[in-house]
Parts: sequence; C-alpha cells; structure tokens
Amino acid sequence: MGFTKKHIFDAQQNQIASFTKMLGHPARVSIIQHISQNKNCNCNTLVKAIGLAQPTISQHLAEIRNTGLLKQTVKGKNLFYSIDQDKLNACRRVLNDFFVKTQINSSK
Amino acid sequence: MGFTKKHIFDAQQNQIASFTKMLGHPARVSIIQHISQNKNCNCNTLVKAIGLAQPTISQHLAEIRNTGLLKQTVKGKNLFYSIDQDKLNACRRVLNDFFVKTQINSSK
DNA sequence: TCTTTTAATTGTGATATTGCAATATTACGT
DNA sequence: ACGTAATATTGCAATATCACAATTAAAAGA
Repeated sequence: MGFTKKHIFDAQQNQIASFTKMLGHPARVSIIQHISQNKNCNCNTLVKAIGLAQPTISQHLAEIRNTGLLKQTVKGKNLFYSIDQDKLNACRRVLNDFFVKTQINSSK
Repeated sequence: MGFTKKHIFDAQQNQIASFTKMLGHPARVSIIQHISQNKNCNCNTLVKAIGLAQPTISQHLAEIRNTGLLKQTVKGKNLFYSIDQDKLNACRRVLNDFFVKTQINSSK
C-alpha cells in the first residue's frame, strides 16, 4: 500500500500524528529552534546555520508552514520567519492532553 | 538521497525527532491510547479495536517498542503491553523543554 | 502428538520522504 | 533594462514507510 489509513482514526489522533510527524525530523526541530531564537531569520540564515542545501531547507520550511506554525514578514528582498505562538500553544495543549490521559489512566 | 542526515544535528534534536516521528502516525497514537486505557491489552485486542491487519499492528508495536515506551508481560499465550511511565515522562520533559524554549525566546 | 491461539517475521507492492542540482521566480539595486 | 540576491519549484535518485498475505515460532490445551 504505502499510504496511511487516516479515515479509521479520529480527528484528535490525526491531529496529534500530523503535528508530531512534522516535528519528526531533526532539521525541522532545528529550524523551529533557530527561528524562535533569532529575530530576522530567513531561509539563507538557516541554510548557513544548519548545513543542508537551500532547496532542502526550503522544502522543510514548507512542511512546517503547512501545519500553520510559521508567520512571514517581507522586508526588501528578505522573507523573515517567526513562530505563530497561538498555533504552537494549541499544539502544545493537544499534546499535553495526550500525555495526561496516557498517564492518569495507566495507574488504574 | 532518501535518508536523514542525523549527524549534523545534536543529540537533543535527534531525540525530539525520534520520539515525535514515532508518534507521527495515528495508528501508533491510537495504540498508545488503548494500552494506557486498558489493562491486559495484547496484539489481538488492538487488531480488533483499531481495524488494521495483525502484521501491521505488530509492526507499529515494534516501532513503539524500539523507543523504549512499552513494557511486556507474558501470561499464558498472551503478551500484554503497558506503558513505561518513566520513559513517557522523560519524553514529556524533553518535549516540554522544547516548547518552553520555543516560546520564551520568541518574545524578545 | 496434534490442534489452536497468539504474535513476530518475511516478502512484496504502493506510496512517501529526503536531499540536491537545475531552473524559475520575485524583488532590489544600479 | 540589467545584474544580483533570496527563495520557491521542478525533476530525479535513493531510501524509508505503510499495509497486508503468507509464513513461522512458541506456547497452551485436548
């Protein structure tokens, strides 16, 4: 087959999987960390800092962007990225809820 | 290429990516939820509850097991799974640390 | 011993992901 | 208009993932 059978799972399970799948690559973890720690972080900055080719970084950025975690600001030739804190908090809450439920019920 | 260049990232980034990658499939999210909510949960239970074929469930279980998140108890013919709470807590702390750092520094 | 149950393993086809070179696009500077 | 810088897109090869049928392995019960 090769594709995930998403339809047999509920919305919350797919949401958790979607966010963690996006985080499931060290380059994307690193990109998010860089953006959160540096103002005026653009694609070139990330290419130099991380050491992957420009198309590769651009592609990872697109995947992060697709989850809604990034905000963009155009300044001249540059496209600066920042983290959408509301979206990040929402993801954090969903994951936290998952952890809480996975812990409480297991103590029965 | 096709493979991840893990060596250019640090241990923490790879650890976050490794755990979230494991969580990045709704079947594995569902399996973990089932195990945490039911005592005496075995492979067959999960096959019936989730609706994927036995080898598929077994394979997902193996991926979760490889991150160290599962404990096993043999009772007769059955192999019951439970969540390793220490491991889960460790993953939770690492992820929480990631969230905190991603939020605090972005407010500068 | 033979059958049944439980679960892991193997093999395979389909699809997705990773990474990059080459190219295209867009906008700024001259 | 032209050159340059920044980034996205395209195309491609290598590898990984997903799902399952068939098989194997191990243990329980008759």
